[in-house]
Amino acid sequence: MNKPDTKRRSSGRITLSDVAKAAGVSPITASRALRGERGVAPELADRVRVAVQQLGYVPDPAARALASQRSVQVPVLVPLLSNALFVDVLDAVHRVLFPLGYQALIGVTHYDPQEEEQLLRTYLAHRPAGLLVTGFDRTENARQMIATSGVPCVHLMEVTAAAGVYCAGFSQHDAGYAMAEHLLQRGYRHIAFAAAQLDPRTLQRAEGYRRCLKNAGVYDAKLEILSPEPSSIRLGATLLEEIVRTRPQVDAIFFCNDDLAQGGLLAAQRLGIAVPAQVAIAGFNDLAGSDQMVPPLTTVRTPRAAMGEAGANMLLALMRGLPPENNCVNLGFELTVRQST
Amino acid sequence: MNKPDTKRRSSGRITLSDVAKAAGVSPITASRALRGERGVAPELADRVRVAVQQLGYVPDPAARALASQRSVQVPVLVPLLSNALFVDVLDAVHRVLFPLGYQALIGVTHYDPQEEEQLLRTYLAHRPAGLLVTGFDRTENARQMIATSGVPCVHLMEVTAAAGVYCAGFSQHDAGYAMAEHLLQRGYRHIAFAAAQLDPRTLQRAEGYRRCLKNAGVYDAKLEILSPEPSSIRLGATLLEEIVRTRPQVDAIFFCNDDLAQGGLLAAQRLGIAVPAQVAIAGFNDLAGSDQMVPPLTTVRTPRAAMGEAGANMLLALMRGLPPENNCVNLGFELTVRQST
DNA sequence: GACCAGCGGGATAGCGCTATCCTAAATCGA
DNA sequence: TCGATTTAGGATAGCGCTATCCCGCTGGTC
Repeated sequence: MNKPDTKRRSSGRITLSDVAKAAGVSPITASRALRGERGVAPELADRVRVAVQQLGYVPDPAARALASQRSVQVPVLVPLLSNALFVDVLDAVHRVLFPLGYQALIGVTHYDPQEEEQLLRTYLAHRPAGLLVTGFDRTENARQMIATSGVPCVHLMEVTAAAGVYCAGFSQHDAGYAMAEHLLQRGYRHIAFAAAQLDPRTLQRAEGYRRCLKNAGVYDAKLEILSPEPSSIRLGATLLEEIVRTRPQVDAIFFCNDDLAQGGLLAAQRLGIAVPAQVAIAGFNDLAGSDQMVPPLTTVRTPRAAMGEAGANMLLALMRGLPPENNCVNLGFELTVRQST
Repeated sequence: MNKPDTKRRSSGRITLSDVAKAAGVSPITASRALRGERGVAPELADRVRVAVQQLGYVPDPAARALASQRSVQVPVLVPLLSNALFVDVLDAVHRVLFPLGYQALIGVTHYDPQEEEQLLRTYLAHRPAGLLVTGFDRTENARQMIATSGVPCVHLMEVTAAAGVYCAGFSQHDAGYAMAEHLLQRGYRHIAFAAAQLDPRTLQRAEGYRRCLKNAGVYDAKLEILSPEPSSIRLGATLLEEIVRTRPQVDAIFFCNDDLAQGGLLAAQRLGIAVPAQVAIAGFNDLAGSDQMVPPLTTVRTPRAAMGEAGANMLLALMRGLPPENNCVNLGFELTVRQST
C-alpha cells in the first residue's frame, strides 16, 4: 500500500478516464462527448468540456488510431519538393487539414512509380484517414492497394472523365494548347517546345502544343527539345543556348515550366538576344518572380493553392462519409500575357 | 461454430501474432526479432524474417506507439514553406529520416511564437520520437514543454554556446559581418541593408552588418531599410526603388535574402541602373537562380541541406540514446563573390 | 395498461503491440 | 561440485481509446 495506484506502466499522462472521473461520467460518455457524437445530454457534454479544460487533456492519437482503426494522418504524395509548384500545393493542403486535426504527411516519389508504390505500402500501414496523390500515372499494384485499402483518395493536378475517381486539377493538355495558340496569334511560326523532367503532365502539355501547331500546319518535330533532367533555372539557360545555336529559325520558345523560362530569359539577356523581338519566350505556372523578369514573362497561371484547397476539401467530405457533389473539380488556368511574347 | 475465430473487431489485418504463429515462436520473440533486440537466437530471427516476408507483414505504427509510448514521428517546425530555404532543410531532413522509418511532420509557425507553442502542444501529444525546431527564439512555455517532455530536440539554422542544447547551423551574425566586410573591401562606403520579415536570424545578420560598418566608421542608421512584410522577389524590387529614390548616396545594397536581391537586381535593370557600377547588390543564401542572374549575384552560400542532414543525424543519435560528440555543429557559410558587387 | 421503438449512457472487450516479470537452461567460479 | 550469475524466450498485463452490446427509461400506440 505504499505505492497507491501505481500500475506497471503509468506514464503520468492525463487520460480520458481522468476527464471522465472529473466530470462524473463514464469514460465512454466522455469519449462520445469529445467526438461530438449525438446522444449525449448537453449538460454532460458541458461537464466533460469543462473537465478537459481544467485538466488540459489532449487525446492520444495513437490510442485513437488503434481503437478506431483510423488515424488522422493524410499522406500527400508529390514528386519533388524542389519545384515550388508542389510546395504551394502541399502548403495549401496543410492549411486546410491542420486546423481540423488532420496531419499532412510528406511523401516524395521522385517521379518514380516504384518508389511511389513503396511509399504507399508504408503509408497505408498507418491506416491513414485519407490520401492525396499527384496525377493518375501509377503502377497497377499501387492502384490496387489504394482501392482495396478503402482509404478515400483524391488525385491532384490533373482531371479525368473516369467515373468513381476524385480529382482536383485542370487540363494540362488544354493549357499547353492555349499557350501554343497564343504564340500563333502573335504571329510566331517556328515555335519550339522546351521541356525537362518529362513527367506525365509535361507530356500532356506537349501534346496540347503539338496538336495546336499541327492544326495550324506549322508543327515541326525538330523543334521539340526534351530533357530528362529535373527542371531548373540553370537548365533553362542551357536549353535556350542550345536552341539558338542549333535551330536559328526559332522565333518563339514555349518552356514547360517557369523556372526554365526564367533561365532562358536570363540566358537570352547574356547572349544579347532581344526578347521578344528576336525570340519570344513563354513559361508555365506563373511562379514567383515571373512577373518581375525583364521583360515580364508570359505564362499560364495555374491554380496551385486552389488545387490543394479543393483537393483537401473534397477529401474532407469523403473522410466524413459525405460524397462530394462533383467527382472532379476542374479549376482551369489563366493565360497570362506579359511582354516576353 | 459457423463463424470460427471471428472476434468482435477483426480487421483482417496480418498481425504480429500471425507472423509468430507462422514462425513457430511466441509473439514476443517475433517482436524482439523484428526490432533487432539482442537475445534472440539467430535461427529464430531468421524464421521470423521469412514469415514476415511470406505474409507481407507490416507493423502497425499506432499499436507500437501506444505500447512503447513512443511514435516514429518527428515534427519539424519551420516558419514558412514559401521560402525555399526551409523547403531545402525539410527536404534534407526527410531524406535522412524516412529511410530509417521515421516520419517527418511539417509544422508551420508563420514566425509566430504563440502559434509555435500551440503546434508544440499538439505535436507533443503524439509522443514524437524527436523534434526539430528553427532557431532558439520561442516562448518560455514552449521551452518548458520541450524540456519536460523528454523528447530529444535539435535546433536548426543557428548556433549557440549554451550547454545542453543541440544544434546544427551557422553564425548568422558572422555571415552578415562577412558580407559587409566584402562590400567595404570593394570600396563601397554607403552600404544599405534591406531586410524583410525581421525574424531573429535576419536581425542577427543585421547586427553583423552593423558591427562591421561601425568598426569601419561608416555606419549610417538611415541606410537600414527594414520591412516586416514577408520576403519576396517583388518586395525586393519595391525596396530597391525606395532606396534609390530616397537615399541617392547609396552605392551598395545588402539584401538579407536572395529573393529580395533578385528582385532588386531586376528592378535596377528596369530603371536602367547599372549593377554594380552605380549600385552594387548582394544577397544571402545563394538560392536557385542567383548564379544565373545578370549580372550573377554575389551572395552567401548557406549550408541548408547540410543543416537538415546534420540536424537529422544528430537527432537520430539522440533518439537512439547515444549522445552525439558535439552538442553543436557549426556548418559555416561561404561568401560567394560574383559580378554584382 | 401492456407492448415496443427510440434514446441516453454504461459495462465490457478488445485494437496490435511491447514492458515487465518470470522460468528454465546454460555458464561460471572457487 | 554446487550455488550464483547470466541468458533465451515465454506469460501476462496493459498502453488509452472506441466498437459493440446491453439495460433502463421514456413516450406513443392500439
